[in-house]
Amino acid sequence: MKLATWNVNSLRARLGRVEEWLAANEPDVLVMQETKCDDAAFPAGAFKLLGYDTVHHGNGRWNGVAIASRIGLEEIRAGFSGEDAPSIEECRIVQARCGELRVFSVYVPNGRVVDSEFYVAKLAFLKRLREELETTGDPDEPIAVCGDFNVAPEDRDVWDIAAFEGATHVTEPERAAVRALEEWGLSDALRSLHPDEVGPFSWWDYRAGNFHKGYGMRIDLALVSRPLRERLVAAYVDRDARKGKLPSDHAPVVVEFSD
DNA sequence: ATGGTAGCGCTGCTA
Repeated sequence: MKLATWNVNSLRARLGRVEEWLAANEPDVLVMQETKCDDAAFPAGAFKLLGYDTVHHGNGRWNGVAIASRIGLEEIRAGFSGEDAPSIEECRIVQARCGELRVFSVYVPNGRVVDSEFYVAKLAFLKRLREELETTGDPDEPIAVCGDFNVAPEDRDVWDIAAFEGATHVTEPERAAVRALEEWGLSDALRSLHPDEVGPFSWWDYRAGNFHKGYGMRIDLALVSRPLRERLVAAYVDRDARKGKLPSDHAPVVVEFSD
């Protein structure tokens, strides 16, 4: 089984590349972030032609998350459970059962500036995600929480930690919030299989030729529960998807499990 | 070279 997560940075702008990538890579499930469209504009038909059922949760210009699955799509939930959901989630989370898997697509707020209201909201979102797992999940079930976390878990997950002095994505509270998800019962799939590597990065700023200089970050994560961790056979970034004409600024992170 | 790009949508915000 193959599962991928990709911040596509506008599905309207990227649909051709996403279709191409799906046809070439044939993941069983692809979760997407930053679709930047509303539900009515989501191109469900294009995915259906490739064999994927989809759920989309978006409301226009910003954010927007989706799941495409060719192994079933049930028990769909857009947003967090409960009444407080709309105020905090901003079309940044959707989940569904895909065959035996419970899959989340999450787009954690950027945070912008440390200690800003946006940074506070980022930490609150991550805390709420942990609560969602606690109240609705079981770490002994096969669960994959995937997406753009906007957090680099360790110093080696950025090209130069010195360049991040005072910046978001690398602060201890952000990292602790991601660790809290792991402590609930999830493993960072890519880091589990590549414990001694730098990165590999999954995002590079469009500006200043950063991709070509290798100035990236590993902020797109696939966090998987123990039953999946035990079946994990591959985890990698498809860096080629960041190349060529009009790429997303993120590359897909792919994880593979034995059947 | 001391800024750089990209998307959305029409002005400046977001990343």
